[in-house]
Amino acid sequence: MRKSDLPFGSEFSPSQIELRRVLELAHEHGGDWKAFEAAVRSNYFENHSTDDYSRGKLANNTKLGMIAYGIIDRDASLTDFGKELYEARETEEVLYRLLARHILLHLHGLTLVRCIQDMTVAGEEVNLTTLRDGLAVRGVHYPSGGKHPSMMRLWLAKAGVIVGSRWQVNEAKLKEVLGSDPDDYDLLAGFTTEQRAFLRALCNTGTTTPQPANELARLASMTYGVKFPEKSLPKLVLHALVEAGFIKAEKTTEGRGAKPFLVSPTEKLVAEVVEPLLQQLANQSDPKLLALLKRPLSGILEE
DNA sequence: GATTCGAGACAACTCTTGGC
DNA sequence: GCCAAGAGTTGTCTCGAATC
Repeated sequence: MRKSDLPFGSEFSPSQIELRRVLELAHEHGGDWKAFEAAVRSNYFENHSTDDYSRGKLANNTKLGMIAYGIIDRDASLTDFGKELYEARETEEVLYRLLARHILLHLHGLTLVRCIQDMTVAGEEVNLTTLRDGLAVRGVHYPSGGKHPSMMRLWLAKAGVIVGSRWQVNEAKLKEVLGSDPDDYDLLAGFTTEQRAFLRALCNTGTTTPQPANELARLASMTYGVKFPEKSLPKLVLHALVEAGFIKAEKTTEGRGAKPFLVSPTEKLVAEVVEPLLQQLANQSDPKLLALLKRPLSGILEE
């Protein structure tokens, strides 16, 4: 079963818990997840008209939601981001803005917002069912029947990014929360999965000298599981990236030639994609994958 | 006022992992 | 291999807003 790309948020919604309070509980019980769960249960679920197991499960789900949102670790200790939230807990406006920004930049929130806007412009109905398809097209998966976007929506609404009781985006608030124009972060959104994976692989090599396009495609396949066309890499991947100004692609033969293009990153790619990308990878990727990505290209290819 | 439908809340299930 | 606990997903019920 494919894991959800959106964070699990059951029992971690502003209508069920108070962010400030759970931050304080994590601060108090960090390192002892059982004590943290017990405290959450005591604060929010002890009087629920259900059995003992379910009360514990609800508290457990709150903890899982906070882990999924990057606020606490497995042992309920506040993460660096959680500590940042904790420090801001006295001012609700700042607290919710920080969380919204985190959701947008690190938890596919911006993809969700863009999806909502695109569907709205296209005159499509926006609900959990249609969103699931819309996000799937953008490479973001969540399970059928899942309420993951709803929980995100509730938190984004707290920061004013989503307004009203439905799926309506406040563009001005979105820019305010991000601190700049969201299009700056949306640079990769217009590319195909293959093009994005190719760019990421190029960024991950950490070198600016020209590299064979076929080897980069191979690296991208290994790290992101994307399949590239064997005979039309330039046409389907490279040309669009060259046109966007993100890469330089040099033909290595005269005429039709059979040798791969040599590809190097442009300054635009380094400035506008590499840094935000590395920031996202640092927050999202499996440590093993990060370790792999940090290794030299040659070493990975040799395996 | 009745009905419908979507979202949220709650509960339970399956799968994975680790200890013995 | 078995069992328990943890992690994550899925199913169902309730509530409220929208519509007729």
